[in-house]
Amino acid sequence: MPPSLPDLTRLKPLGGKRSNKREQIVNVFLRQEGHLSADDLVDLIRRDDHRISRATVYRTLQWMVDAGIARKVDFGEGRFRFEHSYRQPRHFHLICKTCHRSFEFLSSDIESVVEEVSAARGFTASQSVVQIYGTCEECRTGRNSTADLGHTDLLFARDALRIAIATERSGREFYTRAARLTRDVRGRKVFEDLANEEVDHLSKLESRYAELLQRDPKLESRPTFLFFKGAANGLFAEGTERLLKGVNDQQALLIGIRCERGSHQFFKKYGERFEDSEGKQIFLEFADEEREHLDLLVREYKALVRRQGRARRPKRAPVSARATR
Amino acid sequence: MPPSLPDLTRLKPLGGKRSNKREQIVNVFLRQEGHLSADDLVDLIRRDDHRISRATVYRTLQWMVDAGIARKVDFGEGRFRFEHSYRQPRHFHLICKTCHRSFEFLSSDIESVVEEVSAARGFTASQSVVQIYGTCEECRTGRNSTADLGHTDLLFARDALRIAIATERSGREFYTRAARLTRDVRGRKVFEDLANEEVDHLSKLESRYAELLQRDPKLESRPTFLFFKGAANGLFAEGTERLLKGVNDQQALLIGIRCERGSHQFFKKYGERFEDSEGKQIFLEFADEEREHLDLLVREYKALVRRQGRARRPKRAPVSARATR
DNA sequence: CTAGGTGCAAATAATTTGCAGAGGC
DNA sequence: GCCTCTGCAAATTATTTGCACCTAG
Repeated sequence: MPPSLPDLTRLKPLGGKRSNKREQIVNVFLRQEGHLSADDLVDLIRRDDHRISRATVYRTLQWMVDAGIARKVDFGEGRFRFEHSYRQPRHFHLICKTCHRSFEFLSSDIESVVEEVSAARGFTASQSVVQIYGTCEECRTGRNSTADLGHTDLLFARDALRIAIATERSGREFYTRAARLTRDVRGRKVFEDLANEEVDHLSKLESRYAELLQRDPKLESRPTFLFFKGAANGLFAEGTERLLKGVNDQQALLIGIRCERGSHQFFKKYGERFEDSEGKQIFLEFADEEREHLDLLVREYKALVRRQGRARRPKRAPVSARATR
Repeated sequence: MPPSLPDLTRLKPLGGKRSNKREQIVNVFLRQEGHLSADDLVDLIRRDDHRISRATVYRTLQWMVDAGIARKVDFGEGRFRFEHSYRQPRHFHLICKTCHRSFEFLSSDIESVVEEVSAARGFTASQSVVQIYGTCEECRTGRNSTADLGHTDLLFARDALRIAIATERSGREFYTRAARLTRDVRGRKVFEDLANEEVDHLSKLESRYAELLQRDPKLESRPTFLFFKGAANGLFAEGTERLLKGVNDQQALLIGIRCERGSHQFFKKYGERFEDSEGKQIFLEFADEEREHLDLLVREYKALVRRQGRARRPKRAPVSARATR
């Protein structure tokens, strides 16, 4: 399935005038998937039109890179290849040395190491290249297994949503457990309310996910695109339940505040790390929603303190119940 | 400071016969540091000897790559560069787009993502390339700050030892704390013994570290080479102390066994991940020592059970006191 | 009309290769 | 003497450029 095509008339102002040849080359390029070399593209074009020069293809490829339709990638073959970049987030590559195909993925954890290393060495990073060379499943087993990824912006959005949903679920479970454990009536009420809010929020995310699935029927079955350790662990720590027993309403709100703040910062940080794309938006919107919820809880807490006076602070442990990583 | 040079007479058997030109080229290459292009090398050689052909330099570079003295690296400049590989672990690069120098680092976390992604996509990875493009500190600030790394095998060993030491320290502290908390006399004795063993082991590691420092006086001040999140976090979880109070000797031994097993697996896994080098050896030796300690504890535990019969198992939480990641 | 697009052929740039002669064992 | 190394020049490969011509706005 060809990815959704950019409107060329919109891209035109980015440089130069309308031209048959250029349009023809761009169209052929966009219709292909995978990573084409200049030569591959020349061959493809020549099937339609015998009278196209190599130089024009090179010049058009350069134009596409400038216009943001294509990205030049170097797989160490001694020549460059070009991949779509219109609504395709920057990503990393697995490269099969046998069939020379390449497979794309994103990793928050790698981005995070890149930040860490750059900071440690006083380096200002502008772009990073990660390439894993080896043998793909198909080349190793002979079976035809590796379904193509489709449009990566959609995949990124899907994986971002999955992570947000997993986080919400883990939050809901934490609050539900907390409500069951807390002996103080008002403390329990706070946790119950928090759990209900998570349920609301969760259903919003789930309907958004369903909506996404309608845009590509095979979307759910495609392989993971965004790898994200922080999410897999779940954000709530185990083994702190017994400390929740004696929590009152003020303390429960403080716990909620810590949780929402952690979640907000977490998604904000990860969202900011990526290029402009739908997936990034999902992260940032989710971060915003957590922020709103956080602000609400803070207001509630302040009101409570105004009414009741400040109670003794909860014990140390529950405060770190949610890892902020 | 030039890295320690390989004995060329030993490398000779790897292919071909002794030759003046080749030896001359190899010597000039090994005397340089940084990443040379074929052309850089030709220029350097021509200072000594005017009558050397470009083709010979290319052929010798290829020979060096085959012999394991050099590694061909592609920084996307449209030509290859060559770096030392004799006793230099494979690593990743930060590449300054302004001064075109490059800086090396290793990251366990990236290796771990590479494994995870490859497994998820059924890919067999054989090699990976990570390049961070940007601007180095010196180019940005004008100050001359970035000390060169020196011999990376030494750095790798240094960082591996630092991690092992940090782990040992955290183990010692955990057992000391546990001994202080445990009410049962025999349980306390077990933790005290464990803490003492960690002290012994720690002093061994520290003297090895001191020995390493003697090989390069500036070693300690060089920047971090191996980035390793697993270590930074510390391997022992906080907040489980209160559960240690009621632990008896059998239970204490079981906790020790879990800890040592975690540590063993952790270092084995990370050691195996790297290329042959001194740093890798340190990881693997450390893993072995943990394994020996583990076996000892297991024997002790079995003996205890034989004498006392099986006591009730300790509560769930202490068992996961040490994260195995 | 005129700026920019296009084709062709020649130029570049890094690297490789064929071949004849030189040199180590 | 044999086998490999070496130099030189020519070949190769991917990409770029100069220049005359063409075409859309």
